[in-house]
Amino acid sequence: MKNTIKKIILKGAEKAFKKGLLKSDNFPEMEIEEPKHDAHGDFSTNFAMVSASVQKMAPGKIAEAIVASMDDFQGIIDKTEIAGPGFINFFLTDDAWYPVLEDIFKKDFQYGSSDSGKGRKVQVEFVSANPTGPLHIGHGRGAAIGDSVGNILSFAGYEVEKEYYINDSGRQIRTLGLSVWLRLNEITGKKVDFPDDCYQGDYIREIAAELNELKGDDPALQNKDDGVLICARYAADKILNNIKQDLSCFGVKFDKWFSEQSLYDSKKVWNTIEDFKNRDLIYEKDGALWFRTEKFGDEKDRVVVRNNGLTTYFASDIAYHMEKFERGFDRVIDVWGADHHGYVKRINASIDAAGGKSENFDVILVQLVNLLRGGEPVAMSTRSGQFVTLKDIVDEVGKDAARFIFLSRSSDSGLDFDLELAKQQTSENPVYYVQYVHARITGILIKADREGIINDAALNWTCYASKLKEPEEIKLIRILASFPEVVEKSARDLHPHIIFTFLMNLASSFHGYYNRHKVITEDRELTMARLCLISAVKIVIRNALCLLGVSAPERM
RNA sequence: GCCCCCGUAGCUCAGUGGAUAGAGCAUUGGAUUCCUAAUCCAUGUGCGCAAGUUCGAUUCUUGCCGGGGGUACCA
Repeated sequence: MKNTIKKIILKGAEKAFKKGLLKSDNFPEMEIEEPKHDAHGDFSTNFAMVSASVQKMAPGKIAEAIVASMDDFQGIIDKTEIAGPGFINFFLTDDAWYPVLEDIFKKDFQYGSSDSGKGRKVQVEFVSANPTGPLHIGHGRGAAIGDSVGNILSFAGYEVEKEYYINDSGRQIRTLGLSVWLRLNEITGKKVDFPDDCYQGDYIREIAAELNELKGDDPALQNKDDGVLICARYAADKILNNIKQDLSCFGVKFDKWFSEQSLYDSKKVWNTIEDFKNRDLIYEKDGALWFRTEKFGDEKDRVVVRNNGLTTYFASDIAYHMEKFERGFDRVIDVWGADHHGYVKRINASIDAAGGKSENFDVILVQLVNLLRGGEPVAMSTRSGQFVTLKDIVDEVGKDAARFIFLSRSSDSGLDFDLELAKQQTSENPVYYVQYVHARITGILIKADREGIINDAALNWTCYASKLKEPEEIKLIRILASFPEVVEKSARDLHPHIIFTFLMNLASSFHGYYNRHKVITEDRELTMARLCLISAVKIVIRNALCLLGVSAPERM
């Protein structure tokens, strides 16, 4: 709709120029916006204001010239007004809106999608938690955001791959092995001194007990070096499987699980280091190898190989991000906790150093989640192993409520997650508010079907659309019409919460309409028209919820 | 010290280079013989402070104040 308005304005401007009403045919980029107030029409443009300097005319005069030259070639404009400092306001006829419904039915599951991504390949990497313990609430937010951003980009015409990077190499895995091995020794009656920097959680004991059952008599376990290795491999596998399962219960499915260790096995890490050394991007100082990230905009150079010969996490990260682009992705998106923000510059640096373009790399930094119960903070400590896991949360409040709350706010903002509130089946809980729309509509459609109102004519619903005259009905169609633009904006900004806001707005308008007007009435044609309208609402609610990974129930 | 995020209604948060800044919750009062009341309707003196850019700033820039997070040869 916006594009149509834009075309009308531009054609009007060209015509005005030819007629000599405008001095220039240089037309700057304009905004078409939906004014906040109905009195300002369905759409308005700032074209006259942004053109003032090139036309060297007062905005009001420009607006007059354009309005006088505009052709409403599709017959959708009821009237136009020039207002305020030079806005041109467009008031559309009701007829302009009805075709939206037909469009929705025609596209159905595809309504709202676009090809603006032009099939470009984009990878979204998220969660990527170390397999050293269960996922917690912060991972949940990252998972919901990453998954949803992937869905939205895919809907916006990108070819999306969702990936989980498994940190299955390095010190933390060894620490995991040591933790399990020590607990194992505890079980077999040995006296052990359990260090503070080992993983404290009960799940370590459980894994140790399992391992004891399975191969407690394996002599290799007696030897510390071999034992830790065996424990590490067993525990990491076990924990990773649990993570996979928890994510699956959370409705998150990855296309690829990428192993950090594989970057070492394939020599990718060392080859990259060698290559960078040859190009003087890596140098030696104090017995360590340093990457010249400062040359690429970082505050200081960073160590990739420590003086003890061990690589840092950053070393494999360089190789990993090179690998991503080598796999043919046009665009790479990482979802990180905001506490890792300091890493952005050095990854950008490594991508540029490797000959890539960091402008094709985006990081979504997700702020922290405060877990509350009834308004009171829930005490959590990873160190002591006392924390609420993602699984606990999904078990308690359900996948839909959890995801919807995670996606309710901008990732730039901290998020309060109240377990009691998320569980409540009341209006305080936004997920039910939106899902209820879908269930309500389904209920009406079932009733209409039972009463024989919907029959063969169903295919021709839209032919009664012009019966929709109530302001609430036009408003609903306007909201439905904006969905494709909402998806585009959400995809462009990588902001899934825009979909959330859209859903709340649509749900609110629907509930208001429902309470004011009966869908099934004595007037058969009006009934058909309204069934048509609510069916369209149902499609859009379902499509939008789907982008967030939240189900659209038929009944509640 | 430096870096990132935030500061909008009593609370939790949306939003925007433009014309009268919104929603939910909370408060108070109302609505159901009728398609699900998990709903609706009514009820509001708010953009942290200051300067700058602009025809126009809550939005962009800078400084300050306040809150959170980061700032390792950890991940």
